[in-house]
Amino acid sequence: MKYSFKDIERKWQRIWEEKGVFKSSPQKDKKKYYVLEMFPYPSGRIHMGHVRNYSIGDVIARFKKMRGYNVLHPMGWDAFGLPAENAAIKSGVHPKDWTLSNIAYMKEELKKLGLSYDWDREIATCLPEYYRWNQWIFLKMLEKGIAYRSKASVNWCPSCQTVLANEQVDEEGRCWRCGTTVEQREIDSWFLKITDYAEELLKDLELLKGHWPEPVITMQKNWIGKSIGARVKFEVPEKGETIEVFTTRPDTLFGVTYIVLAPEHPLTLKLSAGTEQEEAVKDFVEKIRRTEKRKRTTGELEKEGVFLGVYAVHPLTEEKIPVYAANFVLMDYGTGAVMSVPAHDQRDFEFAKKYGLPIKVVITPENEELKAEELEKAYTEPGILVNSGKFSGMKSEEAKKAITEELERLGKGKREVQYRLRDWNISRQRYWGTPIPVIHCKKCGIVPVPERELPVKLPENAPLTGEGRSPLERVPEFVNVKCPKCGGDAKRDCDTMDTFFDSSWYFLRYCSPKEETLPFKPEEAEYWMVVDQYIGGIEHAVLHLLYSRFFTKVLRDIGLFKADENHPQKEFFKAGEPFQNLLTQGMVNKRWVSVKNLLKAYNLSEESTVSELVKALTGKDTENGETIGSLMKRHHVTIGDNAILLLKTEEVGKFIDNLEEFLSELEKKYGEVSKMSKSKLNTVDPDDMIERYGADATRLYILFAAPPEAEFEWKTEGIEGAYRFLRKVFGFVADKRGLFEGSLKGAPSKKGKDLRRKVHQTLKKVTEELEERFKFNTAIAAIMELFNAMSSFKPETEGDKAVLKEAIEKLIVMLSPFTPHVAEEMWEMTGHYTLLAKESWPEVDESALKEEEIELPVQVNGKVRDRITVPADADEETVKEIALSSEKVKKYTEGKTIVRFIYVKGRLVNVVVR
RNA sequence: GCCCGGGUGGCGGAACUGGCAGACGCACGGGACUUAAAAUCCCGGGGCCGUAAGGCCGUGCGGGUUCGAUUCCCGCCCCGGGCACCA
Repeated sequence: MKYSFKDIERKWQRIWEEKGVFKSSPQKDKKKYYVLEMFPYPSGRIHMGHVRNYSIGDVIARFKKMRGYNVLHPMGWDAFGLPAENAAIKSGVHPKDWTLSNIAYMKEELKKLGLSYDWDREIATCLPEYYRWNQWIFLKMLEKGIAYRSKASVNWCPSCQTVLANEQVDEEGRCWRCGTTVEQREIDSWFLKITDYAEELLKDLELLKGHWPEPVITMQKNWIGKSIGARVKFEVPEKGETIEVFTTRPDTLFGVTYIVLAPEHPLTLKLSAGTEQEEAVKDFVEKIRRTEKRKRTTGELEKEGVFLGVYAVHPLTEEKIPVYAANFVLMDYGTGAVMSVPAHDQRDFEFAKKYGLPIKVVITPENEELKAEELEKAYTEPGILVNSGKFSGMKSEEAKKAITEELERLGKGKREVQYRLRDWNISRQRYWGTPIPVIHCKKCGIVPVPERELPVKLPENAPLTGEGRSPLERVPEFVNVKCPKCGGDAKRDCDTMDTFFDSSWYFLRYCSPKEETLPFKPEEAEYWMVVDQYIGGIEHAVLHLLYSRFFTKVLRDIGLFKADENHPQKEFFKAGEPFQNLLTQGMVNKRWVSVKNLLKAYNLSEESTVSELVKALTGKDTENGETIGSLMKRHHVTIGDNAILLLKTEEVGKFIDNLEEFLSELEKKYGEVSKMSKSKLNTVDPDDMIERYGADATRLYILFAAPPEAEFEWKTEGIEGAYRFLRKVFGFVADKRGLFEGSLKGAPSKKGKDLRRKVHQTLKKVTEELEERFKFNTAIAAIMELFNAMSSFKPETEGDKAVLKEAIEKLIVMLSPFTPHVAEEMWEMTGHYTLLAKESWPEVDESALKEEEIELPVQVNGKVRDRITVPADADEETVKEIALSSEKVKKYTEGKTIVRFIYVKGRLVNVVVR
């Protein structure tokens, strides 16, 4: 019988849909299970990362359903965002049309994968039915003081007169559209006070331990970055100003030899005004302003600073200390100013060496003396204080406290806790996002849009040109409104929200997607939440997951839901934690070659000619004097793009005979492995795979290739194996259909018993893998192993046939979460009238697992020398007797003394001789 | 520079708590079937030495702990990802 996957897959997708198998509703008497995969951005087509993510989720959802849970498994669209707007700028299509047609297309693709979603709960964040609740939540936050207005620094293109996202700024810090060097600019923005929740977000990570991957917890912890230290005041008497610094090492206070301010610090220009350094400082600040943020913060830039021409006074010694400004001090961390202790901080040390500033040792290791002039690097360990007045002789830890107390007593400082975490800027100068529901009135200031007027709808006719501050500003009927308070002329806020806002609570909306009076129905959220299993890419380890945790806590505090004392996830509920368990799936990578690497490999540059390139690649002669750089420019190829783009151009491609083969050779030689992404053109289209091998085989392969959390490199050959396996199983089951016709009686033979043991061992393993470890690759391997045993099994008795029949039945059930369509088909083929998707997962028969005899390796001094067969329940004495009587073992023990005999029950034997 | 991962056959990976290294699959080689090819089925396989039995070596490199180390400890090398120089 032929494995016609197309017919099979279409058939069962239709039946599941017709029978509403995956519809969900709260059932108070049933245990619930909420499994959720991160919703996709509707970029146009699904990619392998999606297939992997959603296959993992589907296996879990189907398995839990078979385990008797009331499963919620929804899907939707993270539908606002920059690409829609970019598409509009490039080709004039409206973001709404672009997005909605992408959604329609991708939904079909997802359906073809046979995923068990309850599509009745589908949401799209770009629809007013959804985003009105963003606005509603924003207004609540405004009321509670969580949303506030402040200045933010943004990438500004002076030529397009527009704000750029980080990804719209290229590696050299230039605008993606016009190539102008990007500047930093301060604009008014809306912020959310996530820092108010810093302590709670940090503390509740404890609750997530054991449920979330450890690296994610670590990353969030580092991101929040709590540190305890002191705020210290340094006065600048000649200017009548005070510089406040934050330090984690108050114990090194006596070693301060200079102070450094961030260039943006308000005192930087103020202090230098009127000194001989005034001009130099102005130039420096201007230069930094023109430097891209990313460069400044990833250590790519050399440490650079300028003297401000003034001195501060040390709070305890009253020494005069020079004040500098430098590029490595950030305005938005701490106070924007640092006290520098070059002897005990490596960065300060380097800066002091560069600018010839004094170095003063104030901490020494025990029993050792450090000399400033001999130091080659900073001594950053704790130690004993020296040269520190009355604090000399104290240990670092003790001194931190004592010095802080002294400062407090003198009114020159105080103990302080700082977080690295900064408030969340949600204003975006974009069109395709949620309008921020406030009105700016000259008389009344900032006035919230009244709740009954929500949603503030996006106007459809905003001009999208990529220029100008915000597209909404150019729609007069949107901008000009009457102030809700005084009725006078006023203007709407023309920014839209960061799309992370949309995705920070969508999992709550799924609980009651059609609710019209609130973001969600409290009683439904109280039934379905907390998400039992969340699955998504590791790249969201910090931002999305942290913001969602923050939102759930805020919504709890607003009173939108409360914990039921009987809820099984009560603890998580009370803490306002949205996701109990998290699985971070690894990326799907593929090998590719960048233009940069290609040119390097052939010793060419952008100035080389096209004929030189062709010559290098193929040995053929042509006459084309155009430079590679100019060719690239004409074809919109950049140095970081995939070399395919360059090789496929008409000027080059026609000289390469077998382009496909040529490219794969090139990848082998010069390729690098990285995440599949559109910009690198190293993608494999899931549609092609489904078309050629079917959804079942595609799912099976992607789950089999590697454990879910590991990255893996996509190899197209691998899927053939998965396809072959399914075809074999299908053929085998079709062949053995007869077994299901009558009843079979009698006892199985020894071989029959062995097979039955294998069946239940496999069932046990697969159940455990699906229940706890999520190691789908080994679960699938175990199923394949079982199938290998089944296909070589020759029944000798009727009892044996009964065993084989049971084996087939269990095999089909075990396959069903992974390859649901072919499993349903085989289930039907073997005479079942139920839907497998609604069947229960079978129980392991423990009695079938018992083995009478086991094989043990026998080691002599740790090396395997023989294998022995012993009764499964044999005690150590019996095992020892059998082991030592083995001829092969004797060979190695003869004439030697047995000093130790180790028997690890059921595992191995080790004889130690001397 | 800092943080987080990772390094096991030709390849993807397995080995769960310190206990048989290489399960399962891919690719490959040999054979069967076929006029032939494809498909399918059977067999083989870490390296070195050996006709074989068997022996030695082997989980990035160098040490250590242990009866026993892919797993634990110390030092180093390489690859991938992230980053906000965090005072």
